[in-house]
Amino acid sequence: MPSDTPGAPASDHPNARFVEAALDLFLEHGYNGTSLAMIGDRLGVSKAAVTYHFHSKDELLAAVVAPALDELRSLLDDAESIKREGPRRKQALTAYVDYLIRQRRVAAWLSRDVGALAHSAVFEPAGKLNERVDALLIAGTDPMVARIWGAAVTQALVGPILTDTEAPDAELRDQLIDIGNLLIRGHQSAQRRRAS
Amino acid sequence: MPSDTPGAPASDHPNARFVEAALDLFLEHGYNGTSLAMIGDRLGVSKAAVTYHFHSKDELLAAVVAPALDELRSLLDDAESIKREGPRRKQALTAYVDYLIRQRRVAAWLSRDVGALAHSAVFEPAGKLNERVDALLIAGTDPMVARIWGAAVTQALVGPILTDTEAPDAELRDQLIDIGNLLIRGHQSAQRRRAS
DNA sequence: CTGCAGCCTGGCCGAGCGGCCAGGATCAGG
DNA sequence: CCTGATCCTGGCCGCTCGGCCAGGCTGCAG
Repeated sequence: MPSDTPGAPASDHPNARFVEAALDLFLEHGYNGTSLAMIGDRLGVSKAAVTYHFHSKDELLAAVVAPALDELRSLLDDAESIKREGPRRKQALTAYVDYLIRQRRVAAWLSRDVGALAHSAVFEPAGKLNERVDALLIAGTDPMVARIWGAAVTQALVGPILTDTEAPDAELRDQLIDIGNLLIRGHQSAQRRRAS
Repeated sequence: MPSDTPGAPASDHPNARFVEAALDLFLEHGYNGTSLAMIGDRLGVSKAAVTYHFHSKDELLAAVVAPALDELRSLLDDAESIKREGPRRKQALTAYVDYLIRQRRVAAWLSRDVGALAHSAVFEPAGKLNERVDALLIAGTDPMVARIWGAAVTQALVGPILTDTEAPDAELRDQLIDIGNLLIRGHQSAQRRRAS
């Protein structure tokens, strides 16, 4: 029997190479387009070696996703504990951008693979977390307008992190925070415009 | 033998229901996560009925995508023929937003299904077209910054069209044009800030 | 040396896939 | 009535998939 209870979310060290290889392939071919054999091939091992460390493909999916979701969750917990709206939003934006950059590949993949999102109960939490991000960044009275701008800001932040893999983190961070602030302020004035 | 040369891109009328059903399922499960049998089931016909109208799954994919790509292409041709930069960008934005709303489901699906994009040569054109959109909306001297803002604006426009299916088209259109203009102006000032 | 985990292999299974085919049902035109 | 075109069915094929198993190899503990 394996050592580190391979049913668990697979924290980090032992199976990291499998998680890494899987993420590479998920990014390129999508979850449904990636077979366990492909993952094994990339590491020079057999398909069975993959199912040894992760009892099922769903479990591997969870292991790839879990660290990023955990990080996002704690980030949101922190930000939501701030009482005043201004600082809370500011903190949420910078922390979210930092999170996106640190978890670049996972975040970019999750936002572009319908197949993965439809597949497993692992991704209900992802939906909940996205709603919390929206609520922190886009506070509005008109729910429809808020939803539109919420989707716009989250997508605008996620979009660039994949296309420009060679962009240095610091530069990307500055631009993303600019973009986020711009859209947040834009939503506020759109709302004001609508109220009148 | 079928009537309308089912190898062709399948313009509109005859096989529209297949294309429609396929798009529904692609949106929900992704291209790789959708089988021909699922498409047939949704229409109450057999899997073989699908392969009768479209010789292969790739061909069905092309039929789903072709109308949207054609429309985008002609839209871009029109916009690119405008000489002065200001009106050209303005025209490109409004036409692109109108296109996104008219082709809501296809556009939203294409931007979220890596599996489909990786699958076929049909999607090389999609990449080219996206570059042309970027070039029209985001003209910049610094290529890296331009790429970041280009990805941001296209994703920001595509993002909301799926999440809010019940939002009335006119309202959505106004908000998206706001968002687009905001990001275009934002990129210009970011560029100015950087040049100094 | 022996025993025993840990890691991995090759091979097998049932299921589902895309694709193909022969043939049945329906209908319009001669 | 016959014929050909159109649309569709049930069934088959070869393949790949995720998952499982028995067993082999390595290295460490007794």
